[in-house]
Amino acid sequence: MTAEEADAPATRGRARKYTQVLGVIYQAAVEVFAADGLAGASTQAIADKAGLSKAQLHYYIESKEALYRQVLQDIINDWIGVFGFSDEAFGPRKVLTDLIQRKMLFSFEHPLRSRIFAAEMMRGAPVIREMMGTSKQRTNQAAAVIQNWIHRGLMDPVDPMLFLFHLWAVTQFYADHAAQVAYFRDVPVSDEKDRRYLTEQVTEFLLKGAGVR
Amino acid sequence: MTAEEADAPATRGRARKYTQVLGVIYQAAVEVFAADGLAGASTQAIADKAGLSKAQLHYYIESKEALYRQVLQDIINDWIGVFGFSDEAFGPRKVLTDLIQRKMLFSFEHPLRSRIFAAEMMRGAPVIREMMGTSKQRTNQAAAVIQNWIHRGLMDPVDPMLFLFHLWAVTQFYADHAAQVAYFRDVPVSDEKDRRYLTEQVTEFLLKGAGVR
Amino acid sequence: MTAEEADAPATRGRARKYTQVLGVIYQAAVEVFAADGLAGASTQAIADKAGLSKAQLHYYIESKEALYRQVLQDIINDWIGVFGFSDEAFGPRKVLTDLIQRKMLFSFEHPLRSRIFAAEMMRGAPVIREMMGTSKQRTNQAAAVIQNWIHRGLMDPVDPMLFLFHLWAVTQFYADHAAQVAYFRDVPVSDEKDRRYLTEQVTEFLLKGAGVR
Amino acid sequence: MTAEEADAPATRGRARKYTQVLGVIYQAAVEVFAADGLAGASTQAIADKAGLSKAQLHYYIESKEALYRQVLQDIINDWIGVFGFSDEAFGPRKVLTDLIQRKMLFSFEHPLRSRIFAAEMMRGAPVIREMMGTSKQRTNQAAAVIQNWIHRGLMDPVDPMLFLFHLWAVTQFYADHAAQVAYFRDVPVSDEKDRRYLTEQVTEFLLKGAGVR
DNA sequence: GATGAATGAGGGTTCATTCAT
DNA sequence: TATGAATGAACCCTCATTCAT
Repeated sequence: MTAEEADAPATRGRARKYTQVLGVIYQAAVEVFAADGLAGASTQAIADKAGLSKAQLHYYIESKEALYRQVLQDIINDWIGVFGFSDEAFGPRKVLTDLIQRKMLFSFEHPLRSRIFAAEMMRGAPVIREMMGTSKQRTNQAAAVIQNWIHRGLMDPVDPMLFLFHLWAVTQFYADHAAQVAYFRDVPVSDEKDRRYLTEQVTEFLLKGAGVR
Repeated sequence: MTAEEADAPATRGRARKYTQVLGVIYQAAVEVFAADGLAGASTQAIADKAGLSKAQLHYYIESKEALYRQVLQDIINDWIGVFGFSDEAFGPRKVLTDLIQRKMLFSFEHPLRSRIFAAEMMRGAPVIREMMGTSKQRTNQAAAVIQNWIHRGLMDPVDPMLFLFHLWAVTQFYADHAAQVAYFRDVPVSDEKDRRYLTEQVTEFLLKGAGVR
Repeated sequence: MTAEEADAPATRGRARKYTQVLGVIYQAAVEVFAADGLAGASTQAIADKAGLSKAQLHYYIESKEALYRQVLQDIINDWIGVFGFSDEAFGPRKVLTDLIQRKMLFSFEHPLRSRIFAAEMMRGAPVIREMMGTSKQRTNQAAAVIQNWIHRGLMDPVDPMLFLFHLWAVTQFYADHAAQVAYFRDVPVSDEKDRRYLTEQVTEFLLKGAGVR
Repeated sequence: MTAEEADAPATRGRARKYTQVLGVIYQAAVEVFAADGLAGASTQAIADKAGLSKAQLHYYIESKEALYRQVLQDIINDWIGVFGFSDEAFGPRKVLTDLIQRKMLFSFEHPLRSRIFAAEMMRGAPVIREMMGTSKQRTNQAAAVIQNWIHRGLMDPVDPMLFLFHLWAVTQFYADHAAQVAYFRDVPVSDEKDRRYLTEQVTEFLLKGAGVR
C-alpha cells in the first residue's frame, strides 16, 4: 500500500532543472505524509525515501511545512478538475455520474494524496484554510445547481449540501480505507474490472439515494 | 473545535482514586491524538492540556503508545454496542434506522474519538490490528443478514458489504468533518434540532439508496 | 547466577526492629549493585527486587550511595577476618593454606559481594577510599611476615607484595568470573566436591609458585 | 588514573576524514565505560570528555550500546593476537613466557580497555556473548596444548583450564588494579624498568606454579 | 549542487529523592 | 510505617534547520 502510487503531480510548466529530483522528493513526501501526517512526518524519513541526505533535501525544499503545503496545493488543483460540475444542462444523471466516476478514479489512482487531503480536512483544515479561502462559494454554486434540478423535478428534494457531503464521503471512503476495503472484500482494489464494479455500485447507490431520475 | 467534547470513556469499574486525574489525562490525550495523530502527538502537549508536568504524566501512564491503545480500546468497546445489529427479524427498515441513529449519535457526541478511530483505520489500522483480530467475522455476519433481507425482497439487491461501507462512510463523515459541516452549512452542529434533521436526512438517503422497503 | 546467594551480612548487634526488611533490602541491593555497578543500579530495581515501593525503600535507606557504602562496609568487615594472617609462627604452608581456603570459600559463598568489592577496586576505589584509609598498613604487615618467612628460608625469595597480589587475583577470579568458570569447565561451581578440588588446585599452584616449603 | 591511557584502537584501514573525531570519541568512551560501566556511563559524560555536544556525539555514533560494542569488538580483536598460543613445538617455557609478556604489556598499555573487558566478563559477558560465540573452542585448544605438554613431561600435571584461568587472573590484575598496585608499591606503574620487573616476577611465579621445566 | 558537520530544541522516558497523608 | 503523588534533573536520542566547504 505504501508505494503503490505513481503519484507525481502535473509538473508541466514548472522550472525545468530541478524537476526530476523534485519529483522524487514529492513522491516521498506524499508517502510519508500519508502514513504519519504532517506532525508525525520526519524530514529524515522523506529524505531516506527519496534517496537524499537531509541537507540535500533542505536544499530543494523550503521547509517541511512548505513541502506539505505544496502537496496540498497540487491536490487542490487536481481536485478542482475532479469535483467541478460539468454543464448542468446535461441533467443530474449524466453530470453526477461523471462526477462520481472522476472522484472514484481519483480515489483509486491517488489514494495517498486523497488521504492526505482527508486527514487535513479532519484536523479542521488548518493549513488549507490559510492557503485558500475555502471554496465555500464553489460548493454553494454546486448546491444551487442541485437545488435547481430538484425544482425541475429531476431528483428528489434532498438537502443539496448534505447530498454533496454524502457523495464526497462515500467516494472518499475508497481512497481512505483502501486497505480495509481490500481486507473485507478479499479483493485487491487495484483490479481493473473490480474498480468498474465498485464505481457502478457507488454511482447507483448515490443516485438512487437522491432519487435521481 | 479542539476541546468541544466531554469525551471521557465509561469508567465504571475502574480504580476510584486515580479516576479524576486519569480522566483529565484521558480527555487531553483524546484531544491531542485527534488533532495530531499518534506519531504527531507529544506527551508534552498532552501533559500541558491535562495541567501536569511531563514527569507527572508518565507517573500515570505507561507510555504514549499504551495511552493511545487505551483510547482505542475504549472506542472499540463503545463501537461494538453502536455498530451491532439488533434482531434482524425486525426487518431492515427498523434495524438499519436504529443503527444509523446510534452511529450518528456517536458521531455527534464523540467526534474526537470517532476521528481517532477513523485515522487509525486510514493508516491501515496497525495498532488496532495487533490489539484485536479485526472484526471480519462480525462484519461478515452483518453482510449475511443484509443478504438475507435482500433474498426476502425487503431491500434492493445491493452488494451488502459495500452498503455497510457506505453506511459507515456517510455517518462517519459527520464526526470526521464536523468543522466542515458546520462551516458549509452555517449551522453549529451541536444544535439539537439540527441533529435530528441530519439524522433523518442521512437515514432516508441511505435507506433509499439501498431500496429498503 | 543472579540470585544464587543468601548473602545477608552478619546483622548481629544492629537495631532490632528494622532488621528483617533491612535484610531484604540489603540482599536486593547486593544483587543489583553486583549486576550493574553503583552508577548503573537504580533504586527502582532494588525496590522491585526487595518487594517494596521506591518511597518505602527511601524510608529505610538514606540514599543510594549510603546503601552502597553500607554494603561495602560489611564486605570490608568480613574481609578482615578472611584476609588476615593467623599466627605466622605456624609457617607459610599452614598459614597461607588457611588463608587461601578462607578466601576461596568466600569467593564461592559470596560471589556477588566479592564482585562488588572487586568492581569498586577496579574503579580506583573512590568510595572505599573515603570510608577508610586503605589498609596499606595491614598489607605492609602481611608483606613483612612473608619477607620474614623468606629470610628464614621457608619459601622462595619472591616479591612479597606481588605474591599477595597474585594470591588475591587468583582466588578472586573464582568469584568474579563464576559464570565463565562454570561455562568453560562444564561444571556448576556450586558442586561441593568440585569446590574442594578447585581449592586444592589453587592452593597447590600458589604455594608452588612461591616455592613454599 | 582516568585519562592515563593513549588507548586508541588500531585504526588503520578505517575511513579517513572521520578518524580524528572518532578517535577522540572512542577514547572518551573508553574512559567513561571503564569508570562507570555500560549502564552507568552517560552519553553526556562521553560527549563532555570528547569536547562535543550530545547531539554532535550522536551524529557520529549510532547509540551508546553500539559504541560500547565497538569498543568491545576492538578489544576482542586485539585480544586474539595477545592471547593466542604461538607454535606449541617451542615448548611451554618459551610459549608461555611470550604469552605472559604479551598479556602484561597489554595490561600496562591498555589498562582501561582491559578493565572494560574484565567488567564485561564479570557481568556474565551479556554483550560479548551475542557478538561472538564465546571462544570456548579456542580455549579448549589451548588447554589441549597444555595437556600435551604435561603428557610429554614438560610441566607438572596441573589442571590445564585452571592454569589458564590463573594466568589470566594474575596478568589481568595489573590492568584492573593499576591504581592499587601503584598505591601499595609506591611505584608509578608506568615506569619502564619496573614493568620489566613485574613481568619477570609474574612470569617466574606462573611458570613455577605449573612446574614448567 | 552536494556533503559533512553542527546546533539548539524537543522527543519519550526514568531518575533519586521528597512530601503529604 | 506505608502509600500515592510530585518534582526537577537527567536519561538516550531525534528533530528541523543551517552553514561551511
